[in-house]
Amino acid sequence: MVTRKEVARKAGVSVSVVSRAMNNSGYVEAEKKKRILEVADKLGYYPHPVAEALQKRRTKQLLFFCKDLRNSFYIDMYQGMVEAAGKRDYMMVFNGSMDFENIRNTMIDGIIMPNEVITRHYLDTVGKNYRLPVVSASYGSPVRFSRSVPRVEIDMEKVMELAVKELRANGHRRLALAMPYPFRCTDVRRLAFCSLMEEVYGDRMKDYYIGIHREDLAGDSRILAFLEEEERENGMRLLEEDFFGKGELAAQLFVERKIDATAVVAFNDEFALGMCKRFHALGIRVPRDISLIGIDGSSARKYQDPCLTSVGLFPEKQGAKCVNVLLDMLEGKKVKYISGSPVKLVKGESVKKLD
Amino acid sequence: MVTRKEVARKAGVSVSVVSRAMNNSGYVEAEKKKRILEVADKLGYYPHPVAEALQKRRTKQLLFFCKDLRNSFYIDMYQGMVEAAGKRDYMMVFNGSMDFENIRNTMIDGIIMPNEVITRHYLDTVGKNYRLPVVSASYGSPVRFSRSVPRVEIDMEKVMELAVKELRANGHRRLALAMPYPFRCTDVRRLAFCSLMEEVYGDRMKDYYIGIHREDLAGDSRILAFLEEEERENGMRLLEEDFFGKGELAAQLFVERKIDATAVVAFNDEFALGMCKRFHALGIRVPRDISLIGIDGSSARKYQDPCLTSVGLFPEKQGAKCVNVLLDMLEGKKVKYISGSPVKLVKGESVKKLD
DNA sequence: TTGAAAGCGCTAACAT
DNA sequence: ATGTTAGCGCTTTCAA
Repeated sequence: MVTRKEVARKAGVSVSVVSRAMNNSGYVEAEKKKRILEVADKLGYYPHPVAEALQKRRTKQLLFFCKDLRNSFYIDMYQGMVEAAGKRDYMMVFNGSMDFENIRNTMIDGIIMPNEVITRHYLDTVGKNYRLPVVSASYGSPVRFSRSVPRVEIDMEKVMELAVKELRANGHRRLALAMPYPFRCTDVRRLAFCSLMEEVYGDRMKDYYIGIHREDLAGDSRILAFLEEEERENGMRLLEEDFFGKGELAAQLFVERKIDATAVVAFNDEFALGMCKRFHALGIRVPRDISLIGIDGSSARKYQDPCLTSVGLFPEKQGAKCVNVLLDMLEGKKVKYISGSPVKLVKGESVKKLD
Repeated sequence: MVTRKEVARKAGVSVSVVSRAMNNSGYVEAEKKKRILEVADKLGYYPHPVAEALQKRRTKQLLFFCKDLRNSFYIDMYQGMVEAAGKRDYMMVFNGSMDFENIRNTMIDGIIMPNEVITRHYLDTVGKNYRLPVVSASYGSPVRFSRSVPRVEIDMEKVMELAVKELRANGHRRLALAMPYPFRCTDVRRLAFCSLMEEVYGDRMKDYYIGIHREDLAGDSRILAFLEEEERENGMRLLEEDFFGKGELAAQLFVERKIDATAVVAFNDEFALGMCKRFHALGIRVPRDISLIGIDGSSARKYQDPCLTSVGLFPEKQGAKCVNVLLDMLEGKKVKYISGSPVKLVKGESVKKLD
């Protein structure tokens, strides 16, 4: 392996001059610098990233702590991170294992957490005595952190507002919400929906809520396998979920319960796609018989025929912002405790205009 | 930051004893070892991964050099890698930039290339004077490497055989092949299909081949944008392709050319899904009016209604094998120059039984 | 069984 | 402007 020492010897200078020449830092005679660079090039010299990292105490790597890269939402987020990191000469690494302990023997300068729940869990365990900078992707959950961690937040209330507004603009009055969780969950979407629809439904709210309970899953072994894993994690929903499968189930429940809504807001696009498929299997066509709106604006929307209308969350932007906030922290800049990430209605053809 | 030095001081021993205690290597008095471990624990000591990497010349990181993590095939491959690597105490990192030069300042012990073309390109440029171990995912392309690099190969001829066999078993005789490339391409699928269908079609082969040419794309700005990027890469197809969009176009061409095939083998699942969507838009239903078989066995199959029949390529297995071969190399074990990765028909409902 | 010391490849303070 | 030197945190001879 070619080192600076060798370049220095061949160029007839000391290693520190080589260092300076390479990094354009400090003084070095123009003529000499040119020669050094030439020698380095001829020798095929490249700086050793590990040695540099040890010395500078900077690995130039950031961790995205996410278990479920199969979820297209997280993939998009990751993609955004990769791009933002690349622009600032950083690299994203990804840890497929849920093992917090593992973080400590990973060569990273900072961590991006995929949501508030995982962030809290981390801060309460390993993060307690490992003070690497952390940024959390965030969705308006009222989770408190044991130490100050910047959040890059998607305003889920606004998201729900956009969805409901779009449906109302198309003449829909009786809207249902379909979620992978029971009614008692405190998911921001659920809360926002309830507050938006309260004046319409009053105490009949639950009639227009489709939630997946453990019991509902009894017949579906594919989903059960996932749930069992969830259980192991003492109730926390950290693991990958089969949203598509749960969506199928939700459509089934919608029909069985003979809900008289003309439109459904679905938890996310995967969930909506699952609902679509089951609806069609039951002879109900979207949007002819029922309108459907998803949340995410994911690229999977296109698989739907006709294309799914959705509220776009632009996870790439959120991911990119997470990276930029984290790198700002590393550079010692002041960062905002909460920064927002944009959302926007993404039109498809799954909402019918009622007259 | 707590270092070994500090642990040593508090435990009243030297750093080398601490080192030995931590690594269970060399001699250290049982009593002392226990005390050292206790002290380390109390101090919240964790080994510094970068220092360890510098000393051991092992970063415990592997690079998957893949530009397009949005392609579900590569995601699945990556997932398989992450799992296999985790089991052997390694971490996968992923580089979203196509810049080979970048590889040299990344802290890795080895590289996995996503296909033969990129591997060759790498070996002919940066890889020439950077002799990090490389493993290539491979698909039976007759590409020669300038140095010996193990391949983990999916047998595309067999894949095509399985697809054709399935269609024939269901009574189909006139099969079409739909690809994102012109007929003159040397893609293994195309070659395999031709040799399988030669005795049926003779010189009418081209009548049953749907290929996407540059001209065909003229009307579709979404696809054009991708193509332009491809051009920049001097003709090599290294960048992400909009297979779905090209599939839609292929369905269009199929109809316009009034091809009288009863079944189509599609380049991959994304492509097949695109075809499905356009077919439906044109009033042609799968499998009622036309049968369709994909290649990949990807999870995106489920979005199709009815579910797409496909030849499963199990990219997670291929990815996992790539990792294991690479780590075997690093451990100095002998590895096979070519190892296979399994394929299997994955039944859906997109193939109709003809009588 | 232990500890001193050299060194992995690099940077940076300091003296020249 | 240049070179010497002392580390970064760890492993691993080697002498005691």
